[in-house]
Amino acid sequence: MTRQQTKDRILDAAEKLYAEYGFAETSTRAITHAAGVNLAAVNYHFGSKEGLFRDLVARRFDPINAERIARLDALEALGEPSLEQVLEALVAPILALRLNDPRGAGLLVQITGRLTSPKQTHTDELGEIFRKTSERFMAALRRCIPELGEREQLWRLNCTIGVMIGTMLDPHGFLQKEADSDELHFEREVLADIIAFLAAGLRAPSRNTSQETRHG
Amino acid sequence: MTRQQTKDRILDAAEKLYAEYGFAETSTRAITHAAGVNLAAVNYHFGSKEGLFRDLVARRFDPINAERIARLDALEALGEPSLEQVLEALVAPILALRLNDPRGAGLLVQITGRLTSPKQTHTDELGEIFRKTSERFMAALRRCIPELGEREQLWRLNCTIGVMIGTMLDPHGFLQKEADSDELHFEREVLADIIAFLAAGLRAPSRNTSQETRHG
DNA sequence: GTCTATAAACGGATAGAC
DNA sequence: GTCTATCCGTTTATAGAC
Repeated sequence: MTRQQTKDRILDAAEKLYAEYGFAETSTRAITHAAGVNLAAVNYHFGSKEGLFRDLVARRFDPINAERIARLDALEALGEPSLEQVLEALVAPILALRLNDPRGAGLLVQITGRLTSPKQTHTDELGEIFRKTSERFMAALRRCIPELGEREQLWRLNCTIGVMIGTMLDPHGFLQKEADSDELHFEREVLADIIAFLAAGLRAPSRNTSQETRHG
Repeated sequence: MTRQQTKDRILDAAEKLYAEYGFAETSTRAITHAAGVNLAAVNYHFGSKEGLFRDLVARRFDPINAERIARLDALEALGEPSLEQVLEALVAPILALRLNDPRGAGLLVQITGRLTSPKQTHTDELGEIFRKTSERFMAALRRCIPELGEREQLWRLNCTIGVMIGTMLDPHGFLQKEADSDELHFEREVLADIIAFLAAGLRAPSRNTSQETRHG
């Protein structure tokens, strides 16, 4: 077995186990057993359990974030993109991964939904992986809702992140494809749903102009 | 020290540690040390580490869910409530807890945002605590958007849950109160923001009527 | 009820043979 | 590069004294 094959088998096994049981609840022993490799291989190839996690997340999210930024670059080269266009650049790449490989890569996407707490163990590694993408899209989205104050803009972006986390976690299994469904059509429908929901929420009138109209 | 005092000190200490470090990363030793009680007290009073967690969640969420249902009962007794009214009954109780006791109870609210995965360890316990409330509000919200198909209704409720998780987690610390802010005013503003965002998203036109209009 | 002491198992990591 | 064997700290849980 080559070096890369061993690494890939470990990464694949760890991805499934982390998604199913969580990071702390998954032992190195369980990973190497599931991968069919020796216990010492994790430390040999990744240095530590933490190193394995870092490589695991980077393997999946570096390509996604690169595609997101490339899409945003292409949009901004043509002028000021619409809110829907920015949202599509943000959501489409990760939704495609989530839908098209639910047993492998898609599981990893689920994991990250649980790793957003301020003092969580892996915040530093994750922060570095997402920092550049996060800054670019925060700025682009804020330019799409200039009529709101900064506080309201940021709060609504927080809600947007929540929707994305909810999509990734998919606690009710809505994203399970039916056997006979047209995959590409299904993906487009879900994408359109998410964008419609987020665009409407982000464009909702400011509380400064409609605060007292929300009852009945 | 009385029986109840010991239990409360353990619950308070566990709540803070779970919120900060997560469940698996927090040892019984750390909890009993922080609580100033003996190591054996956790197993004596709660049976196991799992039993402690169950009691911990129930202590905070049973009152919240009771208030949510009481609010919904009161609304439905008067007729068919508006979407905004149902959302307020759902969000206001938990937001109040999240804001008014950020160091104690509010932290527990953060924890649950990480415990929504299908096969997560505590899904059964959490599911039982939230099941009744979830069913009531799912039905009430769906009656507010009858023009959508069932699939779209459920998907948008999934997005709604995502926003609530994002609010509870508050990864950017937006909910940290400034020292000089008017607490009640701040809470009303945040509540109005969340409701406005969710109501707009839930009411967004169906993809059946506007699917191809989303590009700039 | 509370405590000390300890059981029994599991964790990540590594040394050294091959 | 891969493997076996092992180190050593930590974990939950419990038995039994007080």
